[in-house]
Amino acid sequence: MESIQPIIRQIAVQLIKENYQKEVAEDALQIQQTKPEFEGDYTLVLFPLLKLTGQSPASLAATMGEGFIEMQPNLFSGYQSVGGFLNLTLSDEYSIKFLEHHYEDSNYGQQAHNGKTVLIEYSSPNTNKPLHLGHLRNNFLGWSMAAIYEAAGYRVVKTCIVNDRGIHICKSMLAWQLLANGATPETTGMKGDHFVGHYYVQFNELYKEEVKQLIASGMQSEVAEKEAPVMKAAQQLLLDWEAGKPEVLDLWRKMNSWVYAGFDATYQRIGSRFDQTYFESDTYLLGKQTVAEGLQHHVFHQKEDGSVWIDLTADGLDEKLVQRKDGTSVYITQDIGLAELRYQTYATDTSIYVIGDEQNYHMKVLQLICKKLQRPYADGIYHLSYGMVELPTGKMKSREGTVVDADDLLDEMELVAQQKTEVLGKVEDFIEEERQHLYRVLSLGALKYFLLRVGPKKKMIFNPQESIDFQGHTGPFIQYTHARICSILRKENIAPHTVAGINLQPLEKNLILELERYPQTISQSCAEHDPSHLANYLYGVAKSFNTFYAQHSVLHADNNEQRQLRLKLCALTAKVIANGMRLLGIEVPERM
RNA sequence: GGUCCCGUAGCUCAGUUGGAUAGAGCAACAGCCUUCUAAGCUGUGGGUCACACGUUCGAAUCGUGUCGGGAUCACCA
Repeated sequence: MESIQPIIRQIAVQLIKENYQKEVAEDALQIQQTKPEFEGDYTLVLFPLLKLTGQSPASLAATMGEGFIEMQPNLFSGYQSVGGFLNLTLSDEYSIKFLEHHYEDSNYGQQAHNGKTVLIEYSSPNTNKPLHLGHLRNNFLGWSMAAIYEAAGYRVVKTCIVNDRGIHICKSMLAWQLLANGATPETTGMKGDHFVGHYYVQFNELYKEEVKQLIASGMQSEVAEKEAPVMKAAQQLLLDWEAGKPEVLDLWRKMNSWVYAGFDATYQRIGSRFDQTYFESDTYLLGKQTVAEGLQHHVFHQKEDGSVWIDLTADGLDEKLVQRKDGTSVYITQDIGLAELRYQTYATDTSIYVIGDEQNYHMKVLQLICKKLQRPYADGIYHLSYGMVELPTGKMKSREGTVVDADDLLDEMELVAQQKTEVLGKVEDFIEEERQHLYRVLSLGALKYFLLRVGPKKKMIFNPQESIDFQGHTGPFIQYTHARICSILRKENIAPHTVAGINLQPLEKNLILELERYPQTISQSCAEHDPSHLANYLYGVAKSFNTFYAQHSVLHADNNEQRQLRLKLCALTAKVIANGMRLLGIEVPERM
């Protein structure tokens, strides 16, 4: 079935053409949901059409209102004109037909394949420390956008670039060499990523201490920061790594393998995976080829010292280094190479980078460079920029150990889920395995929804003192609504016959029309790269259902037809909730 | 200093691309379980949409300026 709002647009355009011989563009029309204090379901705003048609609001409303009913008598049952607003009432017949058409459709909301490929890069961790809350926001955003794009009809490739080389890893390596006495995750019983992260923190403590002593001995602080022995040693490790020194590479591989084992465990736990993982150590050389090519085509220029630059001042940006004077690549060089590689592999139409807003400038430069290199994928680059997750005390800093660790947070959330569930005592007949699964589903639901319901661009403040809510505008509220519906549907089966001869209650009709907006909500979240629209929509659906539920009984409806209608309404609501939550990466339980 | 982002109830956030009396949740208060799951429902209180000017039938939304907060401008990643 075609959705309502486009139909209203089409008819309005047609009516204006027939009655006033004027052309108006469909998207120039303003259609909105009628405010609850007025009668009607959808409102056409007439103000913009008054000048065009030369009509008064009242006469335009009358002509248009009559026209709507005349053209689609099955769809529209009435209209009202209030000021410059034409309020259209949809017929119960239409709403019931819509419900009949979709209540069994498990793919409701899924759009047809459009033949386009979108690549989504997210997560992208450094291998010197474990994942924290900021990474979780990144992961959930990336995962959700991938699911939303699939629902919108795209082929999606989920990728991850692992920043597995560089000075930060060398710092962990050095501290391990100095302090570990050969300890490993196995001998210490630590998770691999935490183990390596521990030495990263250790390095910084050594470093701070050395700097302090050098300053005490009379050295300038800037000089001390460069001269501190551990820093010089770490830099030497990086040089040795680039030179391919076997024992350094061995240590590097060993420490990274510990980290990967740790990451895998966390990814598994939050339900994340990738179709393709790239490693910076495998791709950083590719960028240099592209730089060389760009140099030939005079996109880049070389300075006397051998360093390579691009001049972006004409575009309002600065000069940017793309290759060091010693010929080694910098951060952006790798990104240029990676973009090239991904396009060659997947022939993407769109390439989405889920990266924090601290890199807005970097991503702007990257896209501009790709454009200047006349790459076909340049225009398809989209930076899904999201705000940092901060603590009440300010930014999280892994160097200083002031981060909300992902594993710790997940543990804590599970504990809270368990406590809340036990207090309510509704699943005492669950076996242990079912309980654990429920705690996991609820805790992840709370956390993912918490991070996803806010528009990505906004920075968020997370207060560890106040645990994440399970009531109100939360994931568990929506999950609970689903469980409630399932409970009803377990008690009675839906009869196959078509319901007839009943009028809808306002709460029933509202809910049906809200469910009707599910596909367009997916489209909007997709087009705006913003899962929060979907998250907020699903809250509205759950809220509407609960209001309906409190007001009307399903199983004890007045008559059989009404009961059947309400069962179907339950079925479709549950489908939209389950499906929509899946697009947010959130599971919904049948009981809780 | 240049560029970019943000400022809506005590707190956390919506606000459908300029529309009707700006909405939710949390927190506070008052009700609702012998009827489908009370992780729920209903109600009350709470606002100079940072501020000023402008654009027009109409501005939280668009423009300019001011104030406040943040990011970034490295031969770091």
